[in-house]
Amino acid sequence: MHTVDDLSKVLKVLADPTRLTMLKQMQGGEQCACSFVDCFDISQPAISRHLKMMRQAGLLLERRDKQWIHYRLNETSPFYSIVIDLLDKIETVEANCDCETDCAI
Amino acid sequence: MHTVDDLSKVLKVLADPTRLTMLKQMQGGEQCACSFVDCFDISQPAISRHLKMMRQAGLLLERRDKQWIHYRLNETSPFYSIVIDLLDKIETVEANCDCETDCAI
DNA sequence: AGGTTATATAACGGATTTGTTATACAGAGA
DNA sequence: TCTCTGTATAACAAATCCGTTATATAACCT
Repeated sequence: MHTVDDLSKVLKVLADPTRLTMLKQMQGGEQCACSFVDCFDISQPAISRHLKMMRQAGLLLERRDKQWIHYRLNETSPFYSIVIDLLDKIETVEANCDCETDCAI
Repeated sequence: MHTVDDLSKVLKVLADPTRLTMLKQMQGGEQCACSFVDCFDISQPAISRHLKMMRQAGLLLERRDKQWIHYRLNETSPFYSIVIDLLDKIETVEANCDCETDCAI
């Protein structure tokens, strides 16, 4: 159970095609930030800010490995089930974006 | 199943506390536009535009009765179940907003 | 017809969003 | 230490959002 204000804030975070796609990819498992940079036709700082927004909303957790940062869905977020329900309604997007770095996936 | 773009457009419509509250009230049944005007602390034109946005997204249907227009959730929208699922996650908001007109509810 | 009420549209302003480029910071490795 | 790579932040611009006030439209009623 959530308040209208809390829910609308989370929906604002979800209401963007780039972020939704990132989340959908993370549903398949942890993703290196660099793979998003390869994947989307926007700048690295833009990617970074999308990730920050989702992190600040509590939707993501991060794990640092050397210089790479891996992001994954935060299963303990009070909104986790909402996120999953929405992602499950999205057609699978074939990711034509292989990470071109040594981040070891 | 929806595309990322379609879903993000609908989420953008849902990602507003005023609109979410309106939808929650309509979940309890048809609502006269005038009741929203009574209910919220924003101007009548602002209400009208929120309703238009939801109507254009296909989330609402309207019924004219004399000079009053009654809005209800569009159960045939491809996003109806998504809307309901989200509304069900919202704490009930006690509406301190009785319609002060003769719209006969 | 003229007035009243309900709703919609137009025009505008301030805040927010989302991208950009430039720059800073952090870790790896020669 | 110096350089390279990956990521974050700052500063800015264009577009969008969401409110306002003023005005138009539609239906009702005398």
